[in-house]
Amino acid sequence: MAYFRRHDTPPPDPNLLRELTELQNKMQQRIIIQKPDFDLKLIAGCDSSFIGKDSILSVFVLMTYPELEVLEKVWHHGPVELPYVPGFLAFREAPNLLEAYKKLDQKPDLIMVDGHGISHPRRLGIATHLGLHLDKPTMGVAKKLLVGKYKEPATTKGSISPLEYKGEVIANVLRTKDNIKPVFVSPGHLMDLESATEIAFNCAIKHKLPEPTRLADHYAAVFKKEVK
DNA sequence: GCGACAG
DNA sequence: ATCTTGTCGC
Repeated sequence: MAYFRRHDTPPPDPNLLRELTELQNKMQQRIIIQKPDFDLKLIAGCDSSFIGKDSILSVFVLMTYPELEVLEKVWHHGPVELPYVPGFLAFREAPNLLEAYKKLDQKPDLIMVDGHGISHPRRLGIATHLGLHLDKPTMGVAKKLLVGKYKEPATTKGSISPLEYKGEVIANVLRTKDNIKPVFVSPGHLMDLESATEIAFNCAIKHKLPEPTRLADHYAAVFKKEVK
């Protein structure tokens, strides 16, 4: 039977969503958007992929900056509790990502997450959730729009266009490659938009996605085969 | 009331 | 995210 929902997943429990919305509204007060005070030497990229319906594989890739040489790659495979619901992605994926993070020998100065940061209805995209939980600078690089409006940036690499939501600029739509769909860059926590945009651009060597998230995505596919 | 909707 | 073939372009 069809649920008349885009992903054909069971309708989320209304009470749970109300509860999680409350939680995000409270977490919102703790978000700090500021110019990071670190000397960026180590950057990490993370991403998750699914194995079946209720199992998730998360990956963290640690690399040097600005050289972008890989130092470590770790992963964790675990169960997923909740279905995917736009705006609540972190509750579904963050737990497993945090487990993978624990396996890193060295910790990064900044984490680049595959998804949005504050460019979210309540400023709580997955990058922001991770930043708050780890008390660490984070930024998000998403491939698709979640909320807000923007004008298409020029088709040349390096072009940027602000993403606005409720009168605020919450992300930059950045063209990382000529004539290729742009990415949405936003600060997560302990980070600001300008720095995040600059770092995302510096990490976008020859692909649409910046190296940290691109490699995390790549290794997620590799490790997935080992698990199966 | 009608769409829009990260991974 | 995931299910999937061939195909266009650097």
